[in-house]
Amino acid sequence: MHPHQLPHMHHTLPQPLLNLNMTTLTSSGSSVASSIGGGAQGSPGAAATAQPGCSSSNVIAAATASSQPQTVGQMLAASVPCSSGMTLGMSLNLSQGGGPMPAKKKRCRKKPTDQLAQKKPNPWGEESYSDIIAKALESAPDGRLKLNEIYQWFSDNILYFRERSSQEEAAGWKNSIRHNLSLHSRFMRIQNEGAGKSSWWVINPEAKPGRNPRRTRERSNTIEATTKAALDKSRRGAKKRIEKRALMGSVHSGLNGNSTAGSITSIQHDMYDDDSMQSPFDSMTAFRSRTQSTMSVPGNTSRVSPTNCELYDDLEFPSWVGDTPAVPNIPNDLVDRTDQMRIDNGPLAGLQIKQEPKPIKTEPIAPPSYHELNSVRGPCVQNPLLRNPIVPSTNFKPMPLPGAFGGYQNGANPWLTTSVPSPLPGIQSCGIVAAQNTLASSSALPIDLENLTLPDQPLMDMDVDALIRHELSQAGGQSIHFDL
DNA sequence: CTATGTAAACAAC
DNA sequence: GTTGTTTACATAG
Repeated sequence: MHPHQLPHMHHTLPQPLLNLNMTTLTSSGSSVASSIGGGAQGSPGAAATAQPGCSSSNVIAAATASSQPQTVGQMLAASVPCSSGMTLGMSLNLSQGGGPMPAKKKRCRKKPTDQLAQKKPNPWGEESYSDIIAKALESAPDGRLKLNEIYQWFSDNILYFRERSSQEEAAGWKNSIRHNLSLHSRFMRIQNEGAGKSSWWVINPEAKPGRNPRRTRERSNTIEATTKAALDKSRRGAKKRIEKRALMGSVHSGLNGNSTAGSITSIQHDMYDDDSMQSPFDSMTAFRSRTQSTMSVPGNTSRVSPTNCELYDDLEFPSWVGDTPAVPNIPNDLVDRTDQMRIDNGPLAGLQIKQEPKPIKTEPIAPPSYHELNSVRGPCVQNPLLRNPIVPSTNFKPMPLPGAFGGYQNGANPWLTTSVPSPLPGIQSCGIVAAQNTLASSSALPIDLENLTLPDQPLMDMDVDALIRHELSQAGGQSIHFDL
């Protein structure tokens, strides 16, 4: 159990640890701390109503609540690390009693009164993880960060996390960060080159300012007449079912589980190494591979399961996907069927595609080809941002500047101290690299793309073809013809 | 119902 | 062990 959740748990903390952060407080922090003390006294009510728990935190919360708008830094300074080592999360099981089912843990995430009182959604302030991550990325000189760099940013800029940077304590919030990165369409992962290197994370240039839907939501949205609750329900146990089926040897190419749709924002920068190439369907056999999953998600699922084949038609993809001028009007029926392509296409549209054995990319100009359809779900996608060293997408706009975000601590505003020359400067460097392997600009059809239309992968073509036809026939007996 | 936070299962590396 | 993805669940609005 990491402390991160402490504030949310029902636990009893014997003593407030008010002074705790003092040692870590920075100059501004200390001032905040002092103000906190005063605030606490000023708003006893809130503190009084605080439930047992991180009482100290409650006090602080009350204090901050009574004062003027607090900066994140102040909040951080104010946050009180509940002693770690508490054992939480044990409440569960009670309700499980007797069931044959393994005890399922239940989380108790009740927001402490203090937080309620101060209207602070989180112990560190108002920003959500995704907000903070976005800020971290925006503040990066290159506009991109690796996971561990994001972690570091959190630690460096937010006291709350800094105070919980021990391996044990950080596990929780790091998990949350990863979760948020994967979940929000707002972020995009760029496969880093080189084996064993973690990916770069960048802000999805097409992400709308402010909040962006979680991928899960996108997914659920795509499911007509399906409520999230229903969706969740239906998803429940999907994996187990899959496993079960797999064990039973009933895994047909279509299976896959996929109860999941996947992320649509990850991009493989390095495509696959020759040795890592594998049949497009390999990943569909049982479970997606980590890297492949990023690109193949929705597709896999819908492709395989006749019952789900229509579920993702309405997926919303980043505008850059479809707005690309290069993408001409496409017959509605075709569009409907190929919307999914835009998943990867978007970002990919106009991107260079590395020449690899597995050409899976999309073609920016012509309507999606049959191959492209397949590629939509393909695992390898060149980072769109890399294709063109200059401007990745039509709608790309400079990152929002610092400003709005109060300093997390020290009163220093990371954005003010960090130059943000261009949207994603870092991408440029990548672009250069990419350019070395590229011979075409967005205006020309890269060889790779041309390859796309070549039957160089009979196996895949055939499989896909059969698969799609099968799906379609299952879905409604309609047949769709794709011009190749 | 949506958004968010948190925990955790899993898989790939 | 780290990185990523996904599922599940809790809570607040």
